[in-house]
Amino acid sequence: MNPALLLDSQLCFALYSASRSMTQAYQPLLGELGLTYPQYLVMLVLWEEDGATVKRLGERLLLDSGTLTPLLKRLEAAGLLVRQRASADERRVEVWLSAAGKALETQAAAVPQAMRCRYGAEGREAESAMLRQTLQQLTKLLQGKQDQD
Amino acid sequence: MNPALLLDSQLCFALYSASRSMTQAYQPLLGELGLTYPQYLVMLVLWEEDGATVKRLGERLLLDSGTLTPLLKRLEAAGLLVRQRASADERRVEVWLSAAGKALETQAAAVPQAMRCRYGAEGREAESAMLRQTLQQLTKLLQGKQDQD
DNA sequence: TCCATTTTAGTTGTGTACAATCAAATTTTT
DNA sequence: AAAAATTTGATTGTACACAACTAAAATGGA
Repeated sequence: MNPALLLDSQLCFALYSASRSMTQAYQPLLGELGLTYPQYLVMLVLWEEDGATVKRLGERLLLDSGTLTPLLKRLEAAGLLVRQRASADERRVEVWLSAAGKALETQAAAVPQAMRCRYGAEGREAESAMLRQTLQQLTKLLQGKQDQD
Repeated sequence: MNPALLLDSQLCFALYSASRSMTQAYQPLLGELGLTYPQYLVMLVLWEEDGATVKRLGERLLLDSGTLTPLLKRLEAAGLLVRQRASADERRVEVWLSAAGKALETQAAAVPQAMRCRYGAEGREAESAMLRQTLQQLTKLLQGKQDQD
């Protein structure tokens, strides 16, 4: 057995399983808001920049239109937002929050708080911020290499 | 705008985007072996413990049978393994590598090496191992809370 | 101006993820 | 041993991800 291929020595698997575990941990909280985890991420962007285009959402979330289009249609069907072609450039689709979509932000504010409380991250803000920065740098490194070779 | 809801301040999103970026980075290398990233993970377990049951694979990978069953069927169709009911306990399904599945390990050995080379992790084994351990602890924390409340 | 190129979303098809449910086999209780 | 509970995979349905392709709209020269 090649030691370089041991599952538990792989950074990639540690990342993969931590990410899925995190999504699972969010699920019960988001379920109360009627959101899946990727839908929650889209809402986070819209609460920051209402009216963002599909392209802009893709840039923020690193997701393509094949993922976003059906996801946005589901959020639209749920009455949280409206998709609308931009008049200036008919190729663009702007995504605008509905009143319900805006109102949901207040409830959503309890989510990060509940996670910190549930998983005891209160005294570990610095640790958590450090890990986040490390992961952001890793993402940048991995993304930057995509269009080379 | 609630500062606790800023996308780029979320550890969960840093984890989510890093994980997807990692999978994307592996993809061209695994494509040469005819594997997807989750299929590669299954093969890593089987190279460690050939004949593992579906349950055992699920324990190692934190995946349930709804994910594993179709994935294993695809690997079986590709000729890399065989699924076989255990005679001792007919509920169990053992997964055995074929000759081709065993032979693939040699080629797969080049994958972690190519990743290190491509993303310049040669001098950073300690850094990488530290991050991996942090993520493994985080997974444990997040998983441990699943069956509480 | 006209045409090639680029930009932007959408569509289609494949492959995960995972909840919920089912069915069969085994184990435990009585 | 018979009934109840548990274990183990498979199935079904919903929701991502993402590659490959299409089509419409805008842009940038020649």
